[in-house]
Amino acid sequence: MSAELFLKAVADSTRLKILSSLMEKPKFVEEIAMELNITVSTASFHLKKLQAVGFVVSKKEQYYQTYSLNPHSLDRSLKDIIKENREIHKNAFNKEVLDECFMDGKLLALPVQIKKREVVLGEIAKKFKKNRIYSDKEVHLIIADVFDEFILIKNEMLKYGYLERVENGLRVLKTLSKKSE
Amino acid sequence: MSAELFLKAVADSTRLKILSSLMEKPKFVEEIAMELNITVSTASFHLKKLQAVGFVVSKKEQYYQTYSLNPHSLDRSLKDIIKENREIHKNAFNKEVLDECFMDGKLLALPVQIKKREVVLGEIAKKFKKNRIYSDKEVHLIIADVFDEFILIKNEMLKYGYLERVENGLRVLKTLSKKSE
DNA sequence: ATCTTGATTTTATAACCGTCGAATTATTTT
DNA sequence: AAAATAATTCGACGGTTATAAAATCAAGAT
Repeated sequence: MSAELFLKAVADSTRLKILSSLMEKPKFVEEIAMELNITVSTASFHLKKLQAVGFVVSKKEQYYQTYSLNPHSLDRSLKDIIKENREIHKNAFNKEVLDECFMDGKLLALPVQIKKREVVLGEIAKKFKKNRIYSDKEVHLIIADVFDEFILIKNEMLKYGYLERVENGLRVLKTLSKKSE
Repeated sequence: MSAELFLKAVADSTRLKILSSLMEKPKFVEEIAMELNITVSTASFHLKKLQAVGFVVSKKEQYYQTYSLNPHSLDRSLKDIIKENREIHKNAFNKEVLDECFMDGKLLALPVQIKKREVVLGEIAKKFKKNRIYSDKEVHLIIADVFDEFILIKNEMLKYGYLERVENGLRVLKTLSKKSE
């Protein structure tokens, strides 16, 4: 569920009042409309929005369509919602970049944009074992498997902290693109 | 702080991204604009909105206006925000009704609207002690102090559950207008 | 089957909001 | 003092959203 839609659904004074009202007890549409001094169609409109993101559920009871609060839907903090959203977007972005830059496991070109470049380097870094020390030749061979200009990639991996040079070769510092934290 | 404004401030994809980004570390305007691929003016616009409701704070550091996250501002759950909002609105409504219906401690007229009527009856109920049993005459005298038609008020108080008739008089069930829960 | 009543959908309108570019302000460097 | 740089504000465009009225739909009741 998109955090934006989720939050937009509550960021409206009428819908806040509706949720408030449904905290008391389940109610049917006209009941809510009367309580808030709005038309039935307006109430229905807002209830539908709240239902679309899972804040309320409805069921038909004889004559009436009763709406009730989905009790756990409002428990999360804003921080959790934002963090979750960030993960979703980060993963989506990574996938997009990888789809764009790789074809059949081969790197087509190293992107110039730093954010994209980091994703690509992180993907290549997966081919190494963390903390193991490789010779330059080993590194070249592994990279050459996905991209011809292995020197360029090796240098970028050094620059972005995936590798560090030690006296007897190159040590792998990380194997996955991780945001700071 | 109005819950609606508060939530509207986060219910936007750009502002969510900004908050996400500021979770890493404080940044200045241009830095954010570049990171999100938006104009500086747009970034400034959103940062101001976030600042207005206290999600971020800013301070000038020589050249740059750096914005940082207000760490505790995102801790509350949606439920808490809504409940708080409800209390604020309920109190505002109560005050409005009481200001409208009472003058110098005297009830001018019993409102016809049920919600308003409940507020007024709750106010009158404050003059009684909970669980004590009063004679009809005592009840009349207490009510007559604020309104002439004490029989009407007494009946309404019975109807709305403030009083109940027992063999030796009238018992006070509640003394404050409380919403269900 | 028709009527009544509650609820939804549709349609139209008005207000709001996000975005950008340009002009402006504020501050630092020269 | 002048030039440069960062940030804000302003004006305008385009898209979205809330709202109510009217039409439609659904389901009991007569």
